[in-house]
Amino acid sequence: MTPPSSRPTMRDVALRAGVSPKTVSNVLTGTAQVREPTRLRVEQAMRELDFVPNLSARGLRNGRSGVIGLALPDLRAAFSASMTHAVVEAAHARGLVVQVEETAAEPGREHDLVTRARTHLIDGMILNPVRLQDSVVEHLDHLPPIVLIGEVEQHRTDRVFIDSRAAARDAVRHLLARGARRIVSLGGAESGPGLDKATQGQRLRGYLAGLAEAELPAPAELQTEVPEWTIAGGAEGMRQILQQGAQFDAVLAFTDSIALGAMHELRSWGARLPEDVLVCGFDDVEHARFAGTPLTTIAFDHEDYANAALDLLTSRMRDRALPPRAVEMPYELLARASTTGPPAGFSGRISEN
Amino acid sequence: MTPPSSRPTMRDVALRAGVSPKTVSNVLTGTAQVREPTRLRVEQAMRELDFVPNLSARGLRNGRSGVIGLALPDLRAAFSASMTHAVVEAAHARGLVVQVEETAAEPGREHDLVTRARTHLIDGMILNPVRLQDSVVEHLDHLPPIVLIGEVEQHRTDRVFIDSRAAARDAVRHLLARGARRIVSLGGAESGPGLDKATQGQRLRGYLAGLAEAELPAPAELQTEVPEWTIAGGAEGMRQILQQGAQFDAVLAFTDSIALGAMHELRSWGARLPEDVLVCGFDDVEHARFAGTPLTTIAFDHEDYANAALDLLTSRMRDRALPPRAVEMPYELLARASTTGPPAGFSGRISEN
DNA sequence: GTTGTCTTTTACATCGATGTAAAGACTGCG
DNA sequence: CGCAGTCTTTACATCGATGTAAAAGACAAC
Repeated sequence: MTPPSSRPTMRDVALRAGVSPKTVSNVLTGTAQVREPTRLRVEQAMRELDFVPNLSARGLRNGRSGVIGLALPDLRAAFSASMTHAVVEAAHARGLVVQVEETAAEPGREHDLVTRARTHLIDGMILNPVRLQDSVVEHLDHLPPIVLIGEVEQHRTDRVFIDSRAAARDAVRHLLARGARRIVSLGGAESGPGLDKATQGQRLRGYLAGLAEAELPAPAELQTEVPEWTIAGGAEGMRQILQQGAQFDAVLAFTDSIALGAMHELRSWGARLPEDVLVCGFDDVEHARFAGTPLTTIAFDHEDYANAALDLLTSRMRDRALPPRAVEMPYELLARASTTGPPAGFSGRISEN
Repeated sequence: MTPPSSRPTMRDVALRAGVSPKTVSNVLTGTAQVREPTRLRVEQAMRELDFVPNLSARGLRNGRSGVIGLALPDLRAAFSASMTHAVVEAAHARGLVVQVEETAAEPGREHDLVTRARTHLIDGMILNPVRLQDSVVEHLDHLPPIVLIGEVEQHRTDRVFIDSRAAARDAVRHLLARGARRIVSLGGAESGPGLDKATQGQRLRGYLAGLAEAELPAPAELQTEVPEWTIAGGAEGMRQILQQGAQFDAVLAFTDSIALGAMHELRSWGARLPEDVLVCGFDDVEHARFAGTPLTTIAFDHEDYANAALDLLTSRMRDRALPPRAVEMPYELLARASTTGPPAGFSGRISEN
């Protein structure tokens, strides 16, 4: 069965222009000089036939497809959307297109994705790891270039990150400075191998460090996991805390989406924001600024971040022998209405008053 | 220059297993019977060499790459994120991967994308058109299968849609029933060819139809365009209306993101929601439910929507001769707090009281 | 033991673009 | 006018997987 690909090929163009296929290729790639009149004839023929080169063939021949992969835990999350946008634009500017993958949907997906990356026609990959295990990084040599975004404590791949630990600590300092004393940490999905080394772990450590340096306790009942890093997940996590009747006066959510869900849940339990509870998020997604109570958050430039990741990726695509590089991006705590303290405190047990 | 592709190929596997390349291929594709011991030997060799087939080569040979394109206007918009998630999952379930493209960034991008779709190694494409011109649909024969999502008044491609016009009319009825009389329409980017046939146009017509059937006027100063279909765009559009001092008591935003931006701006001008102004959106993104004032919106199942689009696409990939099909998905108006009327009315000129 | 049928494996050509090397066209200079 | 030296163009092989057709092997029955 021959595929019905009735598309014009370079041979058709060559025939029509009265030249050899290689000349057409030369016109396209600019590899060799082509005399003006010949070039014009070829271009004319390409236009007439509405010719477009077959990237599968080119990819096969060159060993590169011009496609990069972007793997994010959950595409619904606001941060993912923002990052996808930034990466697609940055890639477009470099003549690359982006294939997206989602890793959180199933447990083994992240692992599968990385180990089978070669299958997917991609020249490289940008990965936001959640549970990346060392075992994956092991056969890195057999894999296309990978750039990790977000924190991962390993030094064998390129990565772009903000110092999440310091950021979380700064956020805690900020909350404490505004008068909070009992701060809930809201993030994480489930524990498991690799998780402590990823973003989640860093933010948790920063939270603990912030409390420690103020010589405050870090009670376990205030450290809560959420089922997924979405608004609904944040609401669910907050609900559990409230149901347990924990006493607290601030929430440090590990993403803005989680924070927004938490704020919703708090409001529906009658808490006033920020009068009763301060809330701080992470990522500064568009939504944070426009929330009912604008959200204080750790902000960093998503566009710069994406560009840094793509610079690393493209340079490694050119030269695989480069040493692993780590690029730290600056962040900034943006204080908004959600942390205008001091808070009165709140708990699921005791009604406000 | 030979590419450094040091990866094992089927020939290596064949050599190691002591069979011919074709036998390896047979094991992989299941095209022909392979005796048990031979198959096991081949599989063993594949495992030992960590072999993964080269999709460029397979794509070249078969004329199919297993990749579909998803083109959306603005990936930052909440609806885009939700749809991307749904499409990626639906595609994954069908063994396909998704390449994303963004069309709103530059004026010619949508056109380029469609006409050059063939370049991009994709077997088909799901497109949410904003300014799709008929000229594009013209050379449809030369293009890979395309499924349009959202309203487009043409009958030559497959499409999935909700009846946006009826939905907008229902929304207007709802607002009127809750006591609104002067409803702002908030949507659209800029006028231009093709726009009137797309989603934007349908929603505008439904809005007008809703007012007409209630025999209410539709003053031009209440019909406003926003610079982009994002939260910031919605806020900006709302600001313009408020600055003009228009009198109104409800807002029909063409997407939830726009609505959320509008609500933010209204609030910052001192309007109470919904006491002064009712707001209704479109799409029922996760955020709508969790907004400070939960947003009334036109809801439809994004997952079903994505699955319908993929069913159309894959069936057409199998048989290009099928007649164009249109699948209408059901929608539902979800009344939430943002339209608990009747509203007192608001304008940028006169302060509330 | 041979023939015939059925199954498994092989050799080869092909998908479309492009690098290599060699042939051909053209320039300028003696 | 001829020849070295450059610039263009050509023929051919190649990237890796797979369909086709034919060869090789397995097995049963006569």
